[in-house]
Amino acid sequence: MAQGQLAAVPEPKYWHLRTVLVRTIDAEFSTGQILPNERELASRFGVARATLRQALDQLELEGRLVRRRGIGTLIAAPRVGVPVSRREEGWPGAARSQSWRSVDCVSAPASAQIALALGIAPGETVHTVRRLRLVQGQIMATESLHVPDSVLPQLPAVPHVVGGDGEPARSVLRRLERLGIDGESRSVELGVAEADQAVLLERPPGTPVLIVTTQYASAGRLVGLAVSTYRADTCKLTFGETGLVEVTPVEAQQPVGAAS
Amino acid sequence: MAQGQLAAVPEPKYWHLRTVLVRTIDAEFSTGQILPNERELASRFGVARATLRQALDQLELEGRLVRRRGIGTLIAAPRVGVPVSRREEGWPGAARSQSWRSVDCVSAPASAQIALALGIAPGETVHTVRRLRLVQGQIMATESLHVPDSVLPQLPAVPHVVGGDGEPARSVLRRLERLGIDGESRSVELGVAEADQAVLLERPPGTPVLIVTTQYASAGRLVGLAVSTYRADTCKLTFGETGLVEVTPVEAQQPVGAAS
DNA sequence: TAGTGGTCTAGACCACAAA
DNA sequence: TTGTGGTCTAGACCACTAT
Repeated sequence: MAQGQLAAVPEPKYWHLRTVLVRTIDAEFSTGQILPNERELASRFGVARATLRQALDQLELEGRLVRRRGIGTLIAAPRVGVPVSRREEGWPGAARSQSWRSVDCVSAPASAQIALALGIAPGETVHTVRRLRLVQGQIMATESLHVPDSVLPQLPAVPHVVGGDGEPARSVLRRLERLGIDGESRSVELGVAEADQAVLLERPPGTPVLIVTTQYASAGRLVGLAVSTYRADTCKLTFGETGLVEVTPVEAQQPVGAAS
Repeated sequence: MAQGQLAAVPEPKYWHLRTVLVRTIDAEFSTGQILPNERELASRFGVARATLRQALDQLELEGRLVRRRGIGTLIAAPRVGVPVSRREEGWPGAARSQSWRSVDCVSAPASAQIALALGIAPGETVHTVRRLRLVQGQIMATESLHVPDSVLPQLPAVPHVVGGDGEPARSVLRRLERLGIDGESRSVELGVAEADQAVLLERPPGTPVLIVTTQYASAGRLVGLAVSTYRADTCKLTFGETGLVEVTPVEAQQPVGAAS
């Protein structure tokens, strides 16, 4: 690993540093390897530690690095492609949904925002199922599924436990599925994990996440709202609308750059 | 705007600061308003400017703030919902594609990555159309569409100008459309704008973007690869698979939080 | 105990926009 | 010219992990 001399360019040092590091990483490091520590790197490039960290921050945001306190800075594995679609991921009642882990299930009056997004009156009872999505054994996302009580007419008196083992949650999911979902509308945006999500994701607060908001419809009316937060560092959301040619082992480094 | 006393909590100062600022912003500020300057805010909260900036960084990543050098820090407008789907956005030949602006169109040997993703041999000629996506007059995304030469058999000798006025680009798009696209496969991930994209987006390098990679298929084979980078600060990508109930004027603040 | 990344400080200077 | 955010520094201390 060479030591750069950081040319006197008009671009910020940290950005130039990032570029140098990208090249170095691609050329001399591979997944799982540990970079020299920050103080070492900083002195090697002749910059303050804070400046070096600014460059590392960028690379971490891009999912190229993982930093572990007490350990070091490692080269991250390529992002995992996570299918986002009711069919592919084995939603509610589906069989292979072993990649979901129920967290809890509560019934409460809808908050203003939830009510708005569900098209119901604020304060109306809403059942909320929280669960985690696992991919390759790793926690990749949290999800809160909100279903108005009015949609599940005869929800049996299932104990709406907090921290339950998942049985009540599955009950809600199963009933929702039975309605026959015939429409989904999604949105994806960038966000940061608040305290709740951060704990579930086992990440520090402020971790960047991809927020996926899904509206489920049945017979032309909204029956559910799911808000999922995916770890932005390790996830690549995939929306396979059709069984398309699978030629994409592009697990190289860059997400297939711009025009060459 | 109150001045916080920053309780001695076990959480980082900058994170607590962020929380305080979120509350303050929601309560006392509205879109377009300017926050007190950083030095002022820092002293008001009794922290170093760097710490305050760390909190502002978070809020900017969330799309709640916009910082303009020489001006100040403003409350950002709610994110714009941007439909991502061939039909809805009026792709290639469509009429209402006035929201696209051609940048240039070049033909060159495919890079290794592009070739891989397109399932062709590296070095094979690929036509690349670059264009910008405008929403409400604002540049929201850049797109590079790569089409193998072998897919467009008799591409007339259109001048593949760099910085052209868009005519050659439209030609490629039209021909591609004529093939009959019958499949799309997408992925979304977080990235940062490199130099090229940054210039086109009129943003500084390192700007967070949502990278949308789309594979287009026709008659079972890949005919195109589009790599779009959307401004993560101002965009909310929407994937409306069906004409679903449009009840979402949830342009409040939070992207519809977790369980209440 | 030693080594790592995470947080925080106080200050300096620069680039940019407006008056 | 003034005020703003953007960059950079040198140093301190903390929290965590391994040994």
